[in-house]
Amino acid sequence: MINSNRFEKSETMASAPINLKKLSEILGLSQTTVSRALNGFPEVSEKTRVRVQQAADGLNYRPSPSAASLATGKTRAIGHVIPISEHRMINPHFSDFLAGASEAYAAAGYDILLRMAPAGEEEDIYRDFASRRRVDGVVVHGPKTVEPRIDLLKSINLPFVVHGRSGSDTDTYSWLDVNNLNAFQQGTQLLIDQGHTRIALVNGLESMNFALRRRAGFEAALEANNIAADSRYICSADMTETYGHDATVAQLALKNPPTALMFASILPAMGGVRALNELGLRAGKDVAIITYDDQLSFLQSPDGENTTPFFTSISSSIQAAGKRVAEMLLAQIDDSSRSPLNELWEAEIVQGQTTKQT
Amino acid sequence: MINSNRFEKSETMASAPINLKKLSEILGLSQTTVSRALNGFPEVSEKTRVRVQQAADGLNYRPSPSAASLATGKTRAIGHVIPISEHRMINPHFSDFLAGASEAYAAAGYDILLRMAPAGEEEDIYRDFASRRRVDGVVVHGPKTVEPRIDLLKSINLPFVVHGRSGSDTDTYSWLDVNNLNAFQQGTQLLIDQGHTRIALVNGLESMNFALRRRAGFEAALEANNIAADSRYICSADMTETYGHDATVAQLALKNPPTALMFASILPAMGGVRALNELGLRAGKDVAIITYDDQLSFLQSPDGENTTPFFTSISSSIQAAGKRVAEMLLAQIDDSSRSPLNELWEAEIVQGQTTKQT
DNA sequence: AGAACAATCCAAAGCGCTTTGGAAAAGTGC
DNA sequence: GCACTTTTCCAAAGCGCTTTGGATTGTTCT
Repeated sequence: MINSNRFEKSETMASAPINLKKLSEILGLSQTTVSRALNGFPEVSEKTRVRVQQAADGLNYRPSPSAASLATGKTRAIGHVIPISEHRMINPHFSDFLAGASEAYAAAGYDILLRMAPAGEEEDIYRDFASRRRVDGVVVHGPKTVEPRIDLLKSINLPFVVHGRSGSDTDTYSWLDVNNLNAFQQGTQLLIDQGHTRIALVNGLESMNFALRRRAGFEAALEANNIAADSRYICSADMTETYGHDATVAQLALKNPPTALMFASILPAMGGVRALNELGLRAGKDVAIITYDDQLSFLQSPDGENTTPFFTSISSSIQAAGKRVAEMLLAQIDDSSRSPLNELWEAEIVQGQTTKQT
Repeated sequence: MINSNRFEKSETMASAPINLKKLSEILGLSQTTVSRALNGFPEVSEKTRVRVQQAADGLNYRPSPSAASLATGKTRAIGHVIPISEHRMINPHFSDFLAGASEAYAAAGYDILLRMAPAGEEEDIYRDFASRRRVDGVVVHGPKTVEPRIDLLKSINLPFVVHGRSGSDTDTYSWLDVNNLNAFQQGTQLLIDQGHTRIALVNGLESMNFALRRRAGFEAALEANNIAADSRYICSADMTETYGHDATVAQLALKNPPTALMFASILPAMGGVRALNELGLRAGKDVAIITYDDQLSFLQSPDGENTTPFFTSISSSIQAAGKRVAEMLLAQIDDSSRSPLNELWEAEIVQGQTTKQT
């Protein structure tokens, strides 16, 4: 039978844009039935479902997202708006977060709609997303200590999940956060246990909620050990390598310089090590270092090795967080009546070479 | 008149999803006229154009992208598919590239549609983009030495611009590239001029086109100075910090270790410096270092300072490249008949502290 | 066998925009 | 004042999908 393979994919033929109508005509079925078959509705018999599916595959039929979106009101896209800090700095953590998230999205057939905007312009973008129905939901990055975005999103009824959290009514919306307070308390305690009393905190921007929580953990540990907090030992800024370097130089130039440094991210920590080396000091011997580690992929060992890592760190995978946040958001979009999901992850302390070996 | 401000934006009222039909009824005009007025067509008088625009603004009317897309076939979205390397490594350069690109997109009212995929799966995604008309164009990241994506995109007729280039028929498609060959030739020459003859190249993955060009420039400089190339001095891998560290350790363990190192990216260069410090060597004194620098925002000095930078580098802004690539792509989408655009940017040599001061 | 019911399938009405092919109104020249 | 061009506006037909409200056929029960 000469037509037996007429449905087979043809690489050579410029794939004529086949649509539902044509497909249903070819099959001798109505558009309704074909649509339902393809979307797995129960009111179509298994026999025809298979037949339809095969024809669709063979003819390389791909439903138009615009048309589907117009008909359903769903876009199958998630908005991520990435803040650009004042110094045109774009936080490298996002790429890893997005890599994790995109895994979950891909599995569910969703796309990422990305916008980058100076911090503060995010609200307009959310409004735009909502009123034009451009996305089905958004994830909120880098919540500030006061965070108008959360109330806004609630009021415009756009599903969202916060990476981090902010405000007091944290049970009224979905979020996933690392237990930053606990992480930095434990990290600080570890340094104290090793005999340090003058400990510096090279923190992130303290307009960020996570930075404030880290500082609180840091100070809680000091207080628990009756060490007076000294504000000269605390600094905060965008987490660049250069900042870590300069902060370290400044710290070690103090009269009573700290003997241990805690970094909010591995990038400034690397800058710190560079500064130490310039000063002829060795990390882990002359000065102890602990850093928070988001397990950025481009700073990892290429093969998950046995060698002890360089930095002693408080560690949690930002890729894993991205994946989970995405899953939470999709779940919420699927069932908008579900109650908010909250997850607080504990970071893990990893022994490295920048603190005393135990 | 009590209704004088009935068009004013009302923050409190849950913005009823107003559409073209309602808007035109309110105005007493046809949908045609309103649509044309809003889109700046000439066949509507200035007077009514203004009237329509004001009403639209006041009522906060936002046209539905799905509907517009269905009607026009244009999506006002650009696809970026970011490759994830074998080791789940996601290249941090992309976030800066995208930041630059998003500037151009925002100005033109375009969005970024982001997908992340294991290298090699990109083609399926492009095919999907094309057949479902999900985006109006794509930018091709990280072209390989043999790059099937370019031919594919040509054949499925999806507008694209390559960041980098590949193949021999480079005038048949649009691309923007840095003159990698020239950059590395000059960088190598600078080291040679400073008396180095044993120079190592810590290159990126040589399946990447740019890495091959850099190696060619490196070897050309050696040859021009009658220095025999020594393959032991060349290594290549994903450009992580750890790789730079380990490669440096390995290089300096050779019988005749190199006296100068060239790095393909600032991340491995940082790893290299860390390794030197461990070995008790000082970058710029005991061992010279030159690195290619994409001017990643999170590695820059927070304020464009006067201080001499740490690394001597061959430098070109990847953010600027992102912006320009986006502009080129938009221009091509606007006028699909225009001939391909090619831009070859020269990198700039920046004196830092890791080579002899001149 | 006829009624009652479930299993399949379909025609047609949207979703909210753009755009074609005119029609009505307004301006022009004689 | 009339024919003619130009300006300004409109009705209606899509774009390609989903979904409502039946219609048709096949099964089962009495």
